[in-house]
Amino acid sequence: MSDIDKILHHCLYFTANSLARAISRMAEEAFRPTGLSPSHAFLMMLVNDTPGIGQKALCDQLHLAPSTVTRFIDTLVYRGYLERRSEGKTSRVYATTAGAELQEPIAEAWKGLHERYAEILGRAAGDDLTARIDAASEKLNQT
Amino acid sequence: MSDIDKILHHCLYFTANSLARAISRMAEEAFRPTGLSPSHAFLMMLVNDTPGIGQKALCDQLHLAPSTVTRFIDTLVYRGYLERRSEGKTSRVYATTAGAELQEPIAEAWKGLHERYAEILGRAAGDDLTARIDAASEKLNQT
DNA sequence: CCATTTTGTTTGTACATACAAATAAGCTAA
DNA sequence: TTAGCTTATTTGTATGTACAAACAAAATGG
Repeated sequence: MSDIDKILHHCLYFTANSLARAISRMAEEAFRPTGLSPSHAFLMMLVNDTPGIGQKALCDQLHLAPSTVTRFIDTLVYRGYLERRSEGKTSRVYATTAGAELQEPIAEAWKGLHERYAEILGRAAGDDLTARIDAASEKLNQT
Repeated sequence: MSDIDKILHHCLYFTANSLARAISRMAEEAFRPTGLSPSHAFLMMLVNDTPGIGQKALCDQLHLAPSTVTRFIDTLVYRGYLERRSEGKTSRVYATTAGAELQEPIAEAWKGLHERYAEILGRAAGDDLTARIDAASEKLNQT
């Protein structure tokens, strides 16, 4: 490894993005049977868990920008999985019947993804890494 | 934290992407003075380090898809920082004078970024996390 | 009760990145 | 040597995500 390689592999920006791309590839595959992208699937999980959840809450939980959440919901409404009910300036989100039916396949896919990377990284190591990444991400997000 | 939160924060896909977005925000800020996005800056570093490097090698080192590297180079050529010389089916990349002059500001920005997140995560903890992420990313990329 | 500020959402636009298909060059083996 | 395989690059197109500006509703303070 040359000097420059060392810089890259010692840079959190570089390694974090590299990991994100790798795990995203895996996640897209795992969630393919649901017909949703992983992010859309997580949004569906949240709505199925808390019917009537507001968009702001979705942003906070998913750590996504409001505009991003608007478009995700647009897409999922268009595809018949969600319903948006405006209440004044806020709007609440509910799953349709079709959306509720996704709950099982999504849970399966999520489990499959977890197992898949646990196989490669080791279950304990993978979970530990996830916890550390989560902690770091929370710290950085506060700034 | 509800059950669903636990799922999110225990999911490597979710946490890794969340971290990547957070550190990317920071990196974009750190590299702003160079006029380049962080990824473009890393590509410039590689070319400045190894003049005449091939695109394939750039892909491998940056863990980026060939099409992505093509477009990055297109942009950097257009902006007058790189020169592409085709040799048969491969093509080699060289920095122009303007490109070589970016080396200093890029190195500064990189150092600034490192210091910035070291402040938040702790230097040792940040470097350790980076190393773990790097190892995980390599493992997942092999699959 | 109005004027101002704050909060939540949407729209326009842009960037990073990827995949699949197309193209082009080189390599191999009959 | 040529027919097909492999490798490198490019092009077309799509997705995820963001920022900034616009818009809309609510809250607050005079």
